[in-house]
Amino acid sequence: MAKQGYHHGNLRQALVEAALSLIEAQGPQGFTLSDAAKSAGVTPAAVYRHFAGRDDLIGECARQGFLIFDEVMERAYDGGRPTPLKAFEATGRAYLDFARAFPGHYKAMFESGLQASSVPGLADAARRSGSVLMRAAQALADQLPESRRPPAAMFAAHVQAMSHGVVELYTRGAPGTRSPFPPEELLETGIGIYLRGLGLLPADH
Amino acid sequence: MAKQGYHHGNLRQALVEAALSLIEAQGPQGFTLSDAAKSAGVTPAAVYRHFAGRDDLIGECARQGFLIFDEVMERAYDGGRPTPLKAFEATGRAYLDFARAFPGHYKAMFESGLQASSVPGLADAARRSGSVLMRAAQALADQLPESRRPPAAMFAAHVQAMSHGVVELYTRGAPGTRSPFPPEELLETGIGIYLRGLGLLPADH
DNA sequence: TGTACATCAGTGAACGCGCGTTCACTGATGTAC
DNA sequence: TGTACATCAGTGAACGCGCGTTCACTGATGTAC
Repeated sequence: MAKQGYHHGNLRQALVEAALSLIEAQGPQGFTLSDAAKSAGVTPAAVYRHFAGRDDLIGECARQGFLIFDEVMERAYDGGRPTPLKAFEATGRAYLDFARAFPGHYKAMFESGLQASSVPGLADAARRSGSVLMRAAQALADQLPESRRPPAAMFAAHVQAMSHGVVELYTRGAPGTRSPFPPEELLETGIGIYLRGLGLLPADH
Repeated sequence: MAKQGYHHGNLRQALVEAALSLIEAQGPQGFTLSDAAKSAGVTPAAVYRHFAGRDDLIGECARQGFLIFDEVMERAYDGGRPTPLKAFEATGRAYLDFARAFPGHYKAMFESGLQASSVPGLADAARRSGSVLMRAAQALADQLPESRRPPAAMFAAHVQAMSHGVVELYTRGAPGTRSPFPPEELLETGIGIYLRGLGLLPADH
């Protein structure tokens, strides 16, 4: 680690990480500013040196989440290599990987119900992270004859919806949503069938 | 209305409806037992004549939601008429309709994070409501040659995931999830492409 | 190198609030005779 | 029909709690000379 800060040594980031752990365990609504402070070894009042309040702290968690998400998706897409199709499928897998690897971030991003405008930089980060999937979808759409080429934005929205649905329904314990298939397999097959429907995969195999 | 109860006249159901309004407006976590009581014109303590506590009240909202959901889906499926395919598509539309028409129920069911075991009858109602989509998927799968027939449960899970994803991402105001397409259109086209991928719709049209 | 001072991250006590829940009660409704 | 009684839905006051937030402070760190 580089230089420590004044007293605590980067309390701001320590609070973000404490909040993420709590959000992961109890959801964004169960998250408590006081608990985050305690778990960072600090008085609740100290939080106000670094954040405007509770929502600001959650917002920062979400913002950092979108940055990581962007990075993960970008790396998975890899500029469309080796092929637009393979790269696209990789981004689908990356979505689920991200939700698994960064559950606290994921919940702060998509389950906290906070408004994008509430934290500076949040809307930007969210928009940027969405652009990877858009580019991936566009590159694939370009391979289709114009007559049956869906708008890339729609295409991207379909995939994101299915990915998000798989995460929410089948990686949590909600009532009536037990599935006999692991989420990874569900998403992989789902996207596969979808791509076949677009004519991007052979109809039979 | 039929006969009024003793003092209030069916306070139990009045509380459920008050809770649903609050959940619709503020989410299951923002929902407050005291507010529900007040909005039903009653003291918080009165709630305990009818429910074990806060979670029990939310659970009852979810349970009733699954009952309505089942009914809505069943009516849309209509025993597979006029064709299994058309009936299947109707259930997809019904999913979104339900989320729109009963947002309080929907949130209690899928966004409250409560365990199915916490309320008697909840798990049952949830399971039953899921069976419609399963039957619809099974009837469609039966039309496919065995070699490329996916398990109906997987099929149903794909559709439910996409439906749920569309609801959560594109009918709410979460950051970074603005879509230029109305949710209904997104879901309709998404399921259409998916069904084409299964070979249940003509490859071109 | 040493001293005086400025800065400001974190403290500790306190606040007002609204929550979920409890408890002894009261008074309207239903029932037995 | 009238009276005495039982039931039990809803009351009202109170509780303990933990929350988010505030404020004057303190004391370690950094800086000027």
